[in-house]
Amino acid sequence: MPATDEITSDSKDNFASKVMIQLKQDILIGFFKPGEKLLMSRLKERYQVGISPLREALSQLLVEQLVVVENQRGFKVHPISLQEMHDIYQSRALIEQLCISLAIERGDDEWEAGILASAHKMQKFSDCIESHPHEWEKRHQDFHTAIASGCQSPTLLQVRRSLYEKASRYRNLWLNKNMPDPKVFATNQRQHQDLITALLQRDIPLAKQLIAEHLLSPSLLLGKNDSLQ
Amino acid sequence: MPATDEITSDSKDNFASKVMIQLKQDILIGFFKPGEKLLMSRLKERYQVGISPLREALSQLLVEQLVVVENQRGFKVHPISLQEMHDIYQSRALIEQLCISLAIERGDDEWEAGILASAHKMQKFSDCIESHPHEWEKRHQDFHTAIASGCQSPTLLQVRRSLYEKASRYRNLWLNKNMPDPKVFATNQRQHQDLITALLQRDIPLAKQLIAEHLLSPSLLLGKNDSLQ
DNA sequence: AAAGGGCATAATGTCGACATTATTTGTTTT
DNA sequence: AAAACAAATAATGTCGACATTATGCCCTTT
Repeated sequence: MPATDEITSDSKDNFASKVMIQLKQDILIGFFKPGEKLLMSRLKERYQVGISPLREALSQLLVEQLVVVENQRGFKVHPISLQEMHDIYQSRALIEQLCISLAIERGDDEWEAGILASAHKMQKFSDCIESHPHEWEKRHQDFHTAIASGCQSPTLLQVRRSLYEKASRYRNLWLNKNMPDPKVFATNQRQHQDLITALLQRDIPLAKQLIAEHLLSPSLLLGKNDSLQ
Repeated sequence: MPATDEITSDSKDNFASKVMIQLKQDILIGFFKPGEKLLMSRLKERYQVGISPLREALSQLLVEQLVVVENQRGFKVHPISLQEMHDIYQSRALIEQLCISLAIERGDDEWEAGILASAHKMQKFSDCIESHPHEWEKRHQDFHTAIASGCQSPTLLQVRRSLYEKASRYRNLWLNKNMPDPKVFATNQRQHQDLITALLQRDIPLAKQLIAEHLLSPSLLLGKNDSLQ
């Protein structure tokens, strides 16, 4: 019975799966720029695999709308637009409101405990944001995932994950210069604390309002926030 | 300048795209049963293509969770379960409520006109349900899509489409014997009319209640409908 | 000199073949 | 006779190569 390597859990998967994860990351962090043509020769060299796994990985990212395909002209990185960013952020806020509402209705003691545990791990890491931004990003994500997971709906959680990934692309490309700002960081910490309070009090309207403000604040570079009760 | 074949619009796409559509249909209608192993040799023979386009198509359906892949053991049709059916139907109802709420807030005259037009085309086809069930299904779908499209959110509409497809699988597999029932059909027609009235009156709470009842009625074979305000 | 057409280059899309891995069948041993 | 091991069969995953199609360059023509 093999004991180790349960962390990565992909040492036995096929090439397409591994390449898909790497390629997705490269697109999300902006190594491949929006609209950029994805040459097969370049991808082959970068990921050290043949054409077949590459095309399978690209086919998967096609469904996730991270790449686009033109008739007989190969693959390109999905272009970005202010319009799409607003739509994604708005939709993400609505889905997150949905998950949180359901979580408040369905969440049990374990759900509450998970929120407090992940919040603690996030807050203990507050001082290391600038030194390890990637790890802090993970703990922040884990905190919000702990909240949303209380909805107990795999379908909604998968939609939520997909929207998170697309939004993170815009965050990395356009608005990742506001994280080291201590002003907005203090605001974020306060938002987290208020959210936890609202959750434990099972105050659905307040929690919905708080999560919407929290998620949409980075995208308020340009206005246009309407209709989220 | 080529004039024709804009109807299918896929006569020039690559094989993987065409095979994906056909294979998706075959899974949704139940030609390939849930959990069934998808032999490459059989797929090659059925769709008359090589392995490469097949694997690309399967990779796409993997993301849409219509097939699953086991380590080095090939592809299988995604299994079904009562639990997943409830989750999909519940999530679909919530997403549809979201789209309709936004549509009522954002919809203009053209939105209203589109609803009435598609409703008319659906009702004129009421007598032909048993003779052309497929065409009636399309008009029914067009009617609801006309309503939801008023939300003007490509992201939400895509989520909605994905959930519709998954739900249609369960409808085809488990509960497609209640359509010719005249009793439930009359109820459906009444539900449509009430929904249109609520939409034109911009009554969001009523519209949300009506659409939830309409979408969840087929899945009420077993209870468990909670929390849709 | 600019525009259009034709040729050369390059990239994509697809297939067949090979190596690896799982499954089944048959044999042997207890 | 049942279980376990081994060989044979079959299916998957990957790569290289070929045909098709797009792109860029150069030459010709007005």
